[in-house]
Amino acid sequence: MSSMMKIARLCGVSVRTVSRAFSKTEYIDAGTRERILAVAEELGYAPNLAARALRTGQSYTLLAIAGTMDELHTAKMAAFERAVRNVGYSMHILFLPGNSGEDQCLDGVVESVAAQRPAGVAVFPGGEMDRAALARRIEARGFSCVAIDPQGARCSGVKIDRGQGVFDAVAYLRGRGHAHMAYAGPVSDRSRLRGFERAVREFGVDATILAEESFSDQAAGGARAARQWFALPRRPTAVQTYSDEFAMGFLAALHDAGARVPADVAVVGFDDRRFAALAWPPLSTVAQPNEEVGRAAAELLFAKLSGEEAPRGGWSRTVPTRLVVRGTT
Amino acid sequence: MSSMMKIARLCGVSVRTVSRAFSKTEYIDAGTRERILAVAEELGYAPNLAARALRTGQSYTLLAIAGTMDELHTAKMAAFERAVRNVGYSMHILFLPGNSGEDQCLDGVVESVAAQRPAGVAVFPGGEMDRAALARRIEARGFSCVAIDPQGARCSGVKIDRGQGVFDAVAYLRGRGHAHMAYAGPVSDRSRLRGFERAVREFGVDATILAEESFSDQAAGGARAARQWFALPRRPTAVQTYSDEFAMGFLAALHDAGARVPADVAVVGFDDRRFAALAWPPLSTVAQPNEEVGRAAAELLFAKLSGEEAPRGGWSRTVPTRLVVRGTT
DNA sequence: TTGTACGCGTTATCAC
DNA sequence: GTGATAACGCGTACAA
Repeated sequence: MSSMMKIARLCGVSVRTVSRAFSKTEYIDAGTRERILAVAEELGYAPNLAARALRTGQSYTLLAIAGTMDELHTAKMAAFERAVRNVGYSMHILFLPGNSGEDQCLDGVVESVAAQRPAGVAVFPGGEMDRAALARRIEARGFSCVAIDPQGARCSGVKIDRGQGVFDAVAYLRGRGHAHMAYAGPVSDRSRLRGFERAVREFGVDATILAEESFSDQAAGGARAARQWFALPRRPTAVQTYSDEFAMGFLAALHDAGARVPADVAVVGFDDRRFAALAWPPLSTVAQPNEEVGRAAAELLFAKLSGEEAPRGGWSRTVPTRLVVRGTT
Repeated sequence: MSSMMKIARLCGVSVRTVSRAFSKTEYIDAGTRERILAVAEELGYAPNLAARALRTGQSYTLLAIAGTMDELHTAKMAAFERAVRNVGYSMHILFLPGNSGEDQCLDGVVESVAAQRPAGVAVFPGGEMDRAALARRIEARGFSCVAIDPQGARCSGVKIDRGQGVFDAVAYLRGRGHAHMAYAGPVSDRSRLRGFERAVREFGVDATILAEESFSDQAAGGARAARQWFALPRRPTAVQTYSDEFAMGFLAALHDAGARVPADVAVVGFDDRRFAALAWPPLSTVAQPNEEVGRAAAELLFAKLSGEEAPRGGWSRTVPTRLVVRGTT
């Protein structure tokens, strides 16, 4: 690997002059620079970022911590990366080990982060680890850190207004004439449910909750919810589901039993995964704002990096969802 | 950020001794080591990887180059990362800019790679860039590089035996009694088609090609293929499609027209995307061996890194697909 | 306009 | 067992 030293020797100048040749602001003879750049090109010279980071103390590298590489998470990460690249930073990824959420494992992650000396850190969703705790410990080590879509209500970061998303969906369905709706999904996560309850109150629609306990197999949960729906004496004409996967299970069970969608029942998913548009019928859904979340995370992180004061209410941003109307409503 | 120097001062020893304390192999007094490690722990010390890499010339970091972050690609990358982590390496990601496949852009990527001084490089699928050319230029710069699922037949890397996958699917369908089958999809990509043609020849089944030109909107292509199927005087009873997305468009069009699956026609996808199991009916498909590809890529790369000779036939590995039978067959 | 000299944090070589 | 000291490649204060 060629270094500045090598180029310097070949050009008969000092290393300092070579360094100058690559600088945009320093004074150097035009001819000398040209000669140096030519030789550098010839040698396939590229600056050693490790050496530069060591010398300047700045890596211009942000670290993305990822749990499971879900389609939704990667979309946010990709948006984050683009935003970050636009201002001259590069992004590295640290995958969380999938096996455990133990503190010992968390220690290891914090250690890896510190060893890399990133300019900042973004903790993306996915995995079993306590991401809020992780973010706190990373900040305690002196690194600026932003959490994307954090679990708890109290922890700061970029948040998605799921409640409002479901509220909007109910509002839309109400406008289409539905007067009796159901919410189907795990009830221990109240993020979406809150919006549903607020909306049914506000619009005065009859409401049924098709409650589910498990988070594990969403599609199976959807199938169970469909059986609940069939068993109802008075069936809701529209169902807001917890997720697109849940909706798929729900739809499949409906198809199997011969129910027609949306004639017998309208169905709305949540997430807008890529398959939502491919489903039959194409699934109406509340889209996660992946692009905006990624951008907002970058902005938030750069604001922290620039040493700004925390805004009133802490370092948080809430991003709205978007209703996507397709064939199931 | 605390360094070895700081710890050394606090412990009243030299930096060299601190360095020794962290080494597993060097001789050091047990008491001294304990004292040093305690202070390091106290200070939240983590070694500066940039400095270490600069000094040793080894980064123990592999670079993954990613185009589009598709579900299938990320699954391969995650498997690669796990394999790599298991032997003490870490993986960084370089996203390709989405806009152009121009040489100028390719230059930039090669430059970034060189600047990072990775121990090795893995070029993952996705994006419009000429990945074979990229891999070649990276190797020309002196970096070991492995291409995952490369386009051309001639370029080395980890390959997926798509032809055999389709062959297996046809064999399975033949066993289920189907005597007239169709292949539906873009015909300019012959990877799957070859296996289809070989199988129909071998098993003596009637064959129809529902040819498609465009790669862009797979679902729309599937819908067009379904219309072709309906228009056929003698309809094939089973259809191997180009991809799961293509199959979804195909299925949707069949549903719309009232055809029953698999009673009227059996459908097989390709890829085994997550939604395949969620589709209605659940989609039988040829699964991409993401795990195995990721692992094979790591093994191939480490073999190159260790300075082994290239095996006869070049640095390549071909990984078999797996037929997943679900509801559409 | 150019060169000298130093330091970032680590590891490796040598002498003690 | 331990401590000076050099070196990795780069950026920068300072001198020429």
